[in-house]
Amino acid sequence: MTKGQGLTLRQIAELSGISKSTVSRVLTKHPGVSERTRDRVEQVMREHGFQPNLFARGLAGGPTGLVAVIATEITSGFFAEVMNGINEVASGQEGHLLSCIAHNTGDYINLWRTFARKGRVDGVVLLAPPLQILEQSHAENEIPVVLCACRGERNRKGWSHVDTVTVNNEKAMTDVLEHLRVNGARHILYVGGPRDVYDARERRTSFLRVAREHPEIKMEMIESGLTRDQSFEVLNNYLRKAERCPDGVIAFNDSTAYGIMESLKLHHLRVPEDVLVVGCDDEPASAILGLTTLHMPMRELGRESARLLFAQLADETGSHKPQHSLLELTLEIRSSSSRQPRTQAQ
Amino acid sequence: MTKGQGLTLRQIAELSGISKSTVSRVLTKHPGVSERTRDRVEQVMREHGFQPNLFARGLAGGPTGLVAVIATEITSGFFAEVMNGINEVASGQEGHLLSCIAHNTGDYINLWRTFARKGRVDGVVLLAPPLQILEQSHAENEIPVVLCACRGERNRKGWSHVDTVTVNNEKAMTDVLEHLRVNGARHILYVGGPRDVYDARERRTSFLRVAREHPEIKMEMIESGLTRDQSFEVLNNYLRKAERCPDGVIAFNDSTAYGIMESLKLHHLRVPEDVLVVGCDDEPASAILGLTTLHMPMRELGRESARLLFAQLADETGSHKPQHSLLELTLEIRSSSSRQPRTQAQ
DNA sequence: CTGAAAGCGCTTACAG
DNA sequence: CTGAAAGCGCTTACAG
Repeated sequence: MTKGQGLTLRQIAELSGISKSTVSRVLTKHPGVSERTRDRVEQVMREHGFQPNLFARGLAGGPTGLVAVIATEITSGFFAEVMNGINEVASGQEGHLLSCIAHNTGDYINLWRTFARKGRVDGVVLLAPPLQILEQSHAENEIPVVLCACRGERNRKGWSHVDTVTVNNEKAMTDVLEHLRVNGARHILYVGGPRDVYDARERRTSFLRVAREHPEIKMEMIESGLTRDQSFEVLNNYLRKAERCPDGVIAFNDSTAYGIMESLKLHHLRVPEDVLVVGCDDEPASAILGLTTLHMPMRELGRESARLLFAQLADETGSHKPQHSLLELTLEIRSSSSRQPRTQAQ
Repeated sequence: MTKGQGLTLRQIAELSGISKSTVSRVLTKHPGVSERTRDRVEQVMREHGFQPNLFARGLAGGPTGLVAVIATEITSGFFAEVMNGINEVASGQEGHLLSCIAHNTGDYINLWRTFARKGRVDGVVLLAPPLQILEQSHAENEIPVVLCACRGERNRKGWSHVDTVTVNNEKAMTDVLEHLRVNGARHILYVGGPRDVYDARERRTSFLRVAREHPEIKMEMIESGLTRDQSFEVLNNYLRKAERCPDGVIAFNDSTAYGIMESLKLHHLRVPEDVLVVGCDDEPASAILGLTTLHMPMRELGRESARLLFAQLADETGSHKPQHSLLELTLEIRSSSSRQPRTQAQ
């Protein structure tokens, strides 16, 4: 049996009586190798379970199959699902994820800088990066990148040239408001997310636009952090001071919707009788809780990001035209927003 | 400005008028370097934001800071939180996670074999591996490993020598049963998890042991998959055939508890009036749903695994004595298991 | 305390 | 189609 490291390409070469160069060629699926040679070498590799050394390969300039995913840990459900999606397509390409979880914005940017250079990973997906990254760093073109759940519009620091996968916040917000309006809401409160989050900024803009189109509805907006506790606090504050309660509340995500529902309960406001509530993400708990929400295609965000990344990797020409995938959010209507009279007292 | 790759150790050497060897020594924090030299080199490195090439370092035999985490994607909440925990301590050591998500048991074992060899990563944590791994592969000692949420008792194929981080299933199951007993349950059904999951096997054993100690209580056990849908089906089947309904149900995890609650509802059984329900994991949704459950210290499982791993890495002596950390599950009592009369009709 | 040299295991022009 | 050689950027004995 082999001791330690497992065998090397050199040993495979000796075993099959062929040069290292040629073995390397079959390994990298280089076309110019005779079928006989290829078969023999592959046979030997299989027999011995040869696995090329990742580091040697990376150092020599070959692909390593390593994809860095840089994330913030704010919403672990989102994070995990997107990772699963990326992994799904990466593992089909013999790739592995190098996951980096940033603890804050500065950290995020450092991680990006670390991996932005060649010779570290094959490519990187920036998962819901803080918007500051678009201002404070360049989209150095050394390595394939895709922005997931974020997009830089203006051509600033090269970011407009990178592939993006985003979600149609505009349409989503329009759908939600229409749904609430149809269900009788005339005073809608939007509890938005932090300003440095792309989706939050987009939805904020959409909300304001729709508000202008519907002067008959009172539209208000406040801001909250991303967690249940934060939205609970924010809404408590709001309700304490509010003269009139809203009859519809839109949360930035499901977690904050839960906090909002708690706060409403505390203030003796019933959902949906007094207030309609809508969240976003469609976390597993939401179906159980009957929360109307926008279904976020997390896994597909991951898959699509990986697809775009591998497309860049496969593109020999180097003439990369930026791709922008836009995925839809679909409204899942449940009991928290439907005013139909209940059949049982429950 | 530097083009492309960023600068190399060689350039740092030239810039500071010192040999590559010495620069490498300050990089690896080798003790035998004069303070003057060290300061100068560090200064230059900082000025230029030097980042050593991971691949070169790995190839040359130095540490890369890469920790492979091999997981199954069964429960993404668990997965994500443990990863966060591992990352927390790894990032403190300038480490990064290489996350591998296995799609099935064979896949899991392959991934393990891939990373078990030196020259790939500094260490690996096997996150809740299928038990088959203990039978079907060796704990090749080439590289530091820790088993998280799994443990091999008997000295089989070297697995009993590896560090483990597990949870006290024995005590947890005892606590739960005692809680149910005190609250009046006299017919308890345990809906256990799959046999190839370590925690499931442990809890099964504990349940059977406690059952023997309490002949006055009827104890039954059935098996289910890990998801809400699966437990829903399994319980529906059970209830369809059952002569008498249990007055207490223990689920393997919270997801399956949700499925169980749905099934009970379908059969017009009220929780907690007719049936007490207890889950395990304490997922975020459970607090909202009022599900009594065992709090699983996911993040701490990750942290502790990483701690043990880095302790092995730091251990120069090579005389590794296996460490076994046992974390406690704590019972969070909520409305799904308390028979106190409700104050309001709600 | 410091430097010159060998080597880690690959890939990739460059010749044949 | 195949091989000999150089080189990727580090680390680590081995001398001084």
